[in-house]
Amino acid sequence: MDKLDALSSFAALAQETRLDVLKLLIKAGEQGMSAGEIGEQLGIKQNTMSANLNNLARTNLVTNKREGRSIRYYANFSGIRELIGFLMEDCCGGNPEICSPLLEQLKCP
Amino acid sequence: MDKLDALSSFAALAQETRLDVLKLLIKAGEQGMSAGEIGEQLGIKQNTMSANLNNLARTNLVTNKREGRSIRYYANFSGIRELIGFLMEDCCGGNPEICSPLLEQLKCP
DNA sequence: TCCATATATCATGAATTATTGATATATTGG
DNA sequence: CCAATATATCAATAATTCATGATATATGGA
Repeated sequence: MDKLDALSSFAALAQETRLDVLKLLIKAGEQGMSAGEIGEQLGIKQNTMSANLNNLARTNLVTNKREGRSIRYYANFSGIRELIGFLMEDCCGGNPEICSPLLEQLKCP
Repeated sequence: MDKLDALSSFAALAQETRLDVLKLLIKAGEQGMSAGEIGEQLGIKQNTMSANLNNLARTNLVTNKREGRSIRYYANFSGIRELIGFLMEDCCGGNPEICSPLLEQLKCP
C-alpha cells in the first residue's frame, strides 16, 4: 500500500456507483456477488458496470474470480484495512492516545 | 454522514496534495498547522494550496479556525471515524464476525 | 490610515473521468 | 460447431477537475 495505491482506492470510492458496489460487496460478505447481480441490483447499464467493476478491481479493495460465464466479485477486507491503515499510520506512530480511541469506536457493537 | 458526504470526502482524498495534507494534519494532532505552514512543507503554490484546503474543509475530515492573519487547520478525527463507519456499516450490521477482527487489527500497537 | 502578511477568488486552458451505443470476446450447453 | 449468456473493449462526447497567473480581501501592527 503506497501512496499511489491509496490515491487509486480513494478515487474508486469517489464515485457513486463504485461506492454502492463496495458497500454491496461488504454486505454480501464472503459469498460475493456476480457482476450481473451487482449491475441488476443497482440498475446500471452493462458496459458502465463493467468499466466501474474493472476500476474497483484494479484497486486492492475488491477481488474477483471467474466462475463459468460469470465473474464473481468480493470485498477484500484486508485491502480495506490496509487503506485505512495507510491513512492513519502517522497518527498511530505519533499520537496513539488520539488514534486508539478513534479506532476503538469503530468496533462492531 | 450520508452518501454525498462520503463521496465528497473520498474525492478529497483522491488527490495527492489533499491526501498529503490530511496525513500531515493527522500527524500534527491537536496543535494543527496553519495554511502557510502546510503549503511551505509540501511545496505547493499558495493559491493551489488554498483551493485544496478549501476542498478539504468542505468535507468533515478537517476543521479550521482563523488565528489572526493565519488560518489553522486540524484533522477532524471524529469525521474520519464517521467516514470509515459509513463504509463499513453494513458489514458491522450483517457480518460482525468479519468486521470486528478487521477493525481490531487497526488498533495502535 | 498605510503597509505587510495571510489567504481567497477569478478566469482560463489542460487533463482526466464518466457514460453510452455498438461491437467484440469468452464460456457453456446442445 | 452453433447459439445463448456473461462480460469486456472501442470510440466519441460530455462533464469534471486541476493548476496557475493575476488580483482581491482580510487581519494586525506602526
